[in-house]
Amino acid sequence: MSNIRVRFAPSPTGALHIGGVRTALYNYLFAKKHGGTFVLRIEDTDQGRYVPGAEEYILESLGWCGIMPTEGQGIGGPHAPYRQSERKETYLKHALELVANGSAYYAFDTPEELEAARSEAAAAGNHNFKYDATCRQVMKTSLTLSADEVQRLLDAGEHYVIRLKVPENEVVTFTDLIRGEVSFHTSELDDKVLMKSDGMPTYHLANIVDDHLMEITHVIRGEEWLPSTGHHVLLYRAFGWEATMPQFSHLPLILRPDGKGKLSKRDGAKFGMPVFPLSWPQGGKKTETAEDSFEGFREFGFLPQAVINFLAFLGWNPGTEQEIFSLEELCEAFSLEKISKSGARFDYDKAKWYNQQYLHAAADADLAAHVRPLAEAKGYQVSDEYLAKVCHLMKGRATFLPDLVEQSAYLFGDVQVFDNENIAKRWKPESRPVFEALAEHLKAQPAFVAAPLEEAVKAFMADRGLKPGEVMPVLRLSLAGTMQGPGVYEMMELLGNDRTMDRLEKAFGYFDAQMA
RNA sequence: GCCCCGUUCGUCUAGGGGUCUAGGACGGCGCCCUUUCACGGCGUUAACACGGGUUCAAAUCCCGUACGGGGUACCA
Repeated sequence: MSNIRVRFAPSPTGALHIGGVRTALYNYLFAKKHGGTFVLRIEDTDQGRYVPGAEEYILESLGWCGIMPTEGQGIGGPHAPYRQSERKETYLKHALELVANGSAYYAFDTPEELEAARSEAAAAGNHNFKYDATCRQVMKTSLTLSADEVQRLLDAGEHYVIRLKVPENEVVTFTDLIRGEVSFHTSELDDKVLMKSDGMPTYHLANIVDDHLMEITHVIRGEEWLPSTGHHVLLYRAFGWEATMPQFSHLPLILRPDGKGKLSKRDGAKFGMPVFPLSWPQGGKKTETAEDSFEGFREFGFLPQAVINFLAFLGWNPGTEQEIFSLEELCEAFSLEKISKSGARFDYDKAKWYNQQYLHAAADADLAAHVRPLAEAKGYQVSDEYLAKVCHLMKGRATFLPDLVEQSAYLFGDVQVFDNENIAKRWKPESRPVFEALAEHLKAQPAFVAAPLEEAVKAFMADRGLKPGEVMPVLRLSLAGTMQGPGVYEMMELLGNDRTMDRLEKAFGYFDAQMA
């Protein structure tokens, strides 16, 4: 019933940063919460920074996270195209409209002339050169040139840009849903370029035109856009669209773990953690240098729900003491008012904790499916059922998906590595007959199931006056080679009678050899 | 430099004038459980940046300072 429309508008200049994923998430949550529409728009107006594959990466990332837009690039919808480079004419038409109504003007200054003006100002002691009301009166603009001259330059195909004519001596105020009232004095706003000389619009123009045309009701974006929002409000006014101007919400930034500035792609390598949802480049498209490639949350072995939960709480909090939220619960609980104003440091320990929580709670079969490729890569050939059982035994002690198979090699094949130090501590020259008797006792068990096996071992120990400390470590070492891992009886059940017997026998021989 | 935004435990945060001797979570530490490693349970550690106001009463409102962050492109 709601006609709320939000958009996520990334620039395809590379992999989608985790901060961008959070922005997308908040937009998604807000849309879902209000039964609205979540639009994906690709802001590729900078031809020079376009990176092939980035758009696919964005879509795949959102898909992996489970926060797919409901309209937009790659999905379709009533306002197509959703790629700004394909909407070029629209922007020029609108920019011209602004020139016609006196809100914008042509500027014919070359980059060199601009640079000259800049250094001239600097030489005169003015280090904050700004293309403003004073400036536009002395540069080559349609405000200083005669109409004929302007037409002549245009006809001659001279390069030009169209700039916003910022009104003088006004205060521009708007209400940010997260920060409250924010205002700027127009004297500190420069005459932003709206149309670049290559015929493409700048972000400022394209974003306003598209948000209006696409009937966006709420703009939820990063804090880095706050300073230019004054210009954006001016643009809505210049177009006469102020009545339908979207509501703005500027999100706090995600900061580096050490708090020194916003999290950047370099910080992944620097702090040994992922800062992108997926690895980049994807699928072996090796167009980047090694320095520009990163491992993503997915490849680290994070579950998407954990990443989402973690991200949601980086700058937002429901105000209750619940920490674990499914996507559906987040949709329900989300509200812009509860987003905090200050930047949030990227807390990797918290991210790991979330993943652990989701791993523990996940169904064995689901984990098995996730881990199947990893197991196969290691050459393990097991049934889905067996893999699920391994996951069941391991998930309580794993932080990442790969832990499930990487720390359980002995559940897939013979023990390869023995903890000799502990063997020396637990195995005695006279142990063998005792453990062989125990093995016989176990072998004779009618059901090779954890609970009865436990009973059997306990009975054996009681019978012989043995303490658990004398028996259990040896059994564990025999079956796993290590002192870490799942419960001994559970491992026996998983391995089954034959394999258990085989391992015990081999281990006892190995232990004796160690003694020699 | 200038403009904008921000500032509660180490970190993420709750708090929206009295119920705050400031709550939860992560991390750390300790204990219990378990003669494995974990998980789990219990406990503990630790914060309202500073200075002025306003008020009977301020973590909560206002101002200033300090500090932090963002912006300052024909990049988004």
